[in-house]
Amino acid sequence: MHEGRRDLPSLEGAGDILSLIASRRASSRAELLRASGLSRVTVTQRLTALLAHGLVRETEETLRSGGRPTRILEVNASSGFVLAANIGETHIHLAAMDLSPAIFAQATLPFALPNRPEATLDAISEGFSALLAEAGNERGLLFGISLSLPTPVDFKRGRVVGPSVLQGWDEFDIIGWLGARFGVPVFVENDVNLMTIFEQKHRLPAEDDMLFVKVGTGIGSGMIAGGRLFRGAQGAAGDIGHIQFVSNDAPLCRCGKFGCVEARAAGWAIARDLTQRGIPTETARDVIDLVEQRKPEALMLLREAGRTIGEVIADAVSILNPGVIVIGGTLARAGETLLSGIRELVYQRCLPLATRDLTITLSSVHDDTALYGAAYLLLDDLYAPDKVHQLLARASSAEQKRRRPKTRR
Amino acid sequence: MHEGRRDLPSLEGAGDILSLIASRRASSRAELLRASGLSRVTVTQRLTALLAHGLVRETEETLRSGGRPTRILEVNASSGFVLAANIGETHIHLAAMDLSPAIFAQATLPFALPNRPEATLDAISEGFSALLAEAGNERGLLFGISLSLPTPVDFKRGRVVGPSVLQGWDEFDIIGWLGARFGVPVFVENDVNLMTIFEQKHRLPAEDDMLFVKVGTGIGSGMIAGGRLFRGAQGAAGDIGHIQFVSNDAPLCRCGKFGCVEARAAGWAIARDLTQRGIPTETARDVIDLVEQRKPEALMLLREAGRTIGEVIADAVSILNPGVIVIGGTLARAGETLLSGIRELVYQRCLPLATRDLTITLSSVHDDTALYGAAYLLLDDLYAPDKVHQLLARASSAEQKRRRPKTRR
DNA sequence: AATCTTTTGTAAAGAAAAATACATAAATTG
DNA sequence: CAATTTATGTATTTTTCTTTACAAAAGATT
Repeated sequence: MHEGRRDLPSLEGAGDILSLIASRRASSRAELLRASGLSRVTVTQRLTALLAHGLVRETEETLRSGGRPTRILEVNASSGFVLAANIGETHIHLAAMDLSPAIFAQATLPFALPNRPEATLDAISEGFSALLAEAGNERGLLFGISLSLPTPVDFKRGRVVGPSVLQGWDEFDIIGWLGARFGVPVFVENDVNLMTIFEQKHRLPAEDDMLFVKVGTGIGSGMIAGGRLFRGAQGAAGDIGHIQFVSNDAPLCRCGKFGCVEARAAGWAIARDLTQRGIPTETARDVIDLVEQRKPEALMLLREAGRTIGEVIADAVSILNPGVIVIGGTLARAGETLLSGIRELVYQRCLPLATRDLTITLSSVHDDTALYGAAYLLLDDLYAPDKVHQLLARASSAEQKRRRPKTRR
Repeated sequence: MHEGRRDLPSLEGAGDILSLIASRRASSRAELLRASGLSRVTVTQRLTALLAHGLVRETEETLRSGGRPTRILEVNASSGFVLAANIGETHIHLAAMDLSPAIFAQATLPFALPNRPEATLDAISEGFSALLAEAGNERGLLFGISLSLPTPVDFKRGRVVGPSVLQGWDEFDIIGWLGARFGVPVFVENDVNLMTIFEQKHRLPAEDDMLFVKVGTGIGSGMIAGGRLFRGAQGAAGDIGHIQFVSNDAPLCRCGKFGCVEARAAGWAIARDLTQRGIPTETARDVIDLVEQRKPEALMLLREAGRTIGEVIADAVSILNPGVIVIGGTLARAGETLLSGIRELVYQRCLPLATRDLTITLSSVHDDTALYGAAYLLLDDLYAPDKVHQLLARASSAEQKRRRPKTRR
């Protein structure tokens, strides 16, 4: 049998253990015993290998328990890294992240929308290569690449589906293209879904049923159902922006229909209404600026938008019965101005059972949540019990390559 | 080590194999090898034990494959049975089912709604005992008990939650009560969710994302998301009957709010409208009778109800992006009269991506779907990989008891 | 400081499962 | 009908994991 180096114990079979630690289902040796069902000898042996390879580390902290304190185990965040890109409507944000995940290098590219995918992916690849060079050999193994797109995505196939702002991307095989270039696993997901994943992983790890609503230029949502991201049959779940409320004065939506939530309450709709009232406004940021200046018209329109959004969220609550609702996106910076309208309608419309323990809260307001979500998505998948052995195999062979050239120092 | 009888091989460790067969993830020895990751020797040995104990059987059919045909394996449907009860608003339906599941004995009890749970559960227990006697020793092991209730249920805790038609049941520990009486696992679930499970298991086993809508006296829905029943944080998911559409003529709902879908389109609402138009009608069945007589007012109201329901289903489609929608409940007997209105609104309101591959279809129209769903739910849980060993342990010890009294023949 | 408790490591023996190699069964194909 | 193909069973050896038993580490308790 084919063994690595005499000095490093084999990682074979250590996948279960690594998976348990990475998913935080076990964080001490005792918990590993319980969770894996293996014997202490086996756990010790495999853990020793993981520690020796630097994939797992013991933290400084210990859990005091009356006897010898428990040593806490965690994934070694610097044993590898991830490349992620967030394709926005105006620019592309690239980042290299350790396994925390935390960004340690980044770059921004301009993005002209009607580009064909090949050109854009070329630019992204170059950016990634630069980040890769920056990471050098100190950052360990490149685990994979994860992309955030502002359109519906068929996650399994890694393709844009249906019409979207990314013209010409429909059905383009992104995974194949980037996979061939970098030789690592590639993941592609919709930005709102990734923001949802970020909120769940980062802020609400105990919450199994939550709804994230992004209110920015457009309106979209993502759901965690039973602890997992819920994508729907075509990856189009969570499209609450184009739910229609019919009325006499139903405004025309950019999707071509009348009365969509977006056409009433999204950033572009509010900007339209403000402009119509003689206050020239273009973007969702402009709207927020006006709100922060306490401009009455802006405050009024935003509160009204909150009610409209509350109405559709109330429908979603009746259907999904989430435990928490997180509101994010640019307009969420308006804080209570937006939230109060939402809360008003949700508590008015929904049955007490669904709202009894419901919290409605604002998301962490920073721009990189989709990037972090992309990293979480990738890491979750690579550390999954049925796939982690592939990761270990790559880690082993990378280690071998790194150690073999002993002729040249 | 403690062994059963010399003539029967031990079931120890055979759980994985049984679970794979029961869930239909493997139906031949070759598939078991692949799916379990075990060696052929081990699979053969464990399978031999399962066959010897009668828990699994080889079917007559074979799969021709160019060489020796594959023998198909399946759970032996008569190696055990299940007791299920469907508590309706007017009566209780009890059944004993084999593992197909198929009913082999049943009974009906009258049910006066304002009964306290103890009295009702007493009656059910007596009914179950009678069915148990009827099953005798020929039907194998009693696997468990499964209950269908017409109210929201917290599945994990097995309790009715929130206000409902079952007054006095709120937070009553049904699992504890029946578990103590029969000493077997007990499951409690909402009837619409169970009908949803039935449709998925029985008719659409390949569909991972589906929506079931029950249109009867009331309106409710259940969802399969990513292959699993989606219950929400309080078990209240799918409550589409009380989504409101505001309008000037919004009718009063029995929940106390105005403009709910139920108050516009449920059986009771249509009966109300027909009565108001001088056609005395009481129940959803009466409505259907009138529709079958092609009474114009009934046809018109039902078509209109279809549009209203279509409106709320369109919202649900935007949010959930299901692959299939199944319409069930008493009013579904109206067939196309109801469906056309639903389809009209769904295709009008939803984005093409979500409706591209969407089918909207009628459910199998028979009354026992909740009972079958209850059995599927129970069997799925008992055969789950992490629990199946408990079932095997029970099966072994039951076998021992059955064989021990050899002094008396 | 001595004792207790819980966590963790390790060696040796025993049990379980895999790999290997060989054998047989039951269809299809030419 | 013989050859081929795929499915399946079993004895033997080898590998892997568990069990058992003994120890040691490190803080809490008295």
